[in-house]
Amino acid sequence: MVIMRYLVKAFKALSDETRLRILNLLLERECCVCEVMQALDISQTRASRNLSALYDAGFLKLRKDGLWSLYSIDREGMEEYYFELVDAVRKALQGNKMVDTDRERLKTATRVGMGNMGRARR
Amino acid sequence: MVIMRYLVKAFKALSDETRLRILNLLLERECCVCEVMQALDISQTRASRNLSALYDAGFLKLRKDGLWSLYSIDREGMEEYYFELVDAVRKALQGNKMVDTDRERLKTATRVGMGNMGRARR
DNA sequence: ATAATATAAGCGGAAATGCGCATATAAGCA
DNA sequence: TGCTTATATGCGCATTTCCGCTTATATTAT
Repeated sequence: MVIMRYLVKAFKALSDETRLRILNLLLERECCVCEVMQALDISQTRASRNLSALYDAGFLKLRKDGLWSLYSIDREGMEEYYFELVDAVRKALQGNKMVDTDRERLKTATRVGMGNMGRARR
Repeated sequence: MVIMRYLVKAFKALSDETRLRILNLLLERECCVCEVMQALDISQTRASRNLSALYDAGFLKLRKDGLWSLYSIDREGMEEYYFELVDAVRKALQGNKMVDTDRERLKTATRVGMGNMGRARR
């Protein structure tokens, strides 16, 4: 049995194209924020925020490694019914053009940053 | 394979407490709008709008009978992965206090209207 | 120490959502 | 015909969501 609030939160987390694309990437493997931004070709803010949203909803786990935040699907910690949702997403999106492109770009993504955004003050 | 837009729309439809409660009712049986408003104790506008949203997203079918609009889960017409989503909702919510109450109130709901809202002009 | 880098978070604005109020529409009944 | 009832919808407003811009934080290297 699940608190209604959490169920709604889970669906809200999945009701966004960016986050579904991110979930698709993480079905492939663990990713850091900068890999996600490269693979989806989106801004750092957008990648970080949407990863956080999936994390807050309980889909992801986070592992820190030096400067990197490594996100992955929290297969152990997830509620049981989350599996079914993630699996429904996986099935629904397989063969989808956009997410295939995302996976392709993930292969060539690097862990070194993209240069000069978020530059320090002073 | 599913168009991303439709998948997002499906999740958006499920990311609302009212609509999850409605879906739970319809897992029990076909309902008209006035039964939904009685069972959930919500306004006519709210019941109608949220039923429409679930219908637009492809979860429900609609049958007209006289004055009544009878909504039910479109088990035949639904995309395959919709089943998994609906079933995940069913499993997640079983035992939930609120939706049990909704089902109880549905038993005593009547098809005659609630009186005097939506009164005609003049 | 300073500098560079990866990520997170505050702020603000544009867009989307949820819903009440009123009204429109449509079906059945007197 | 007009009246009642069940449902749908236009409008407006409050709230939420999304995201870019900027800045803060944390870690590593020099």
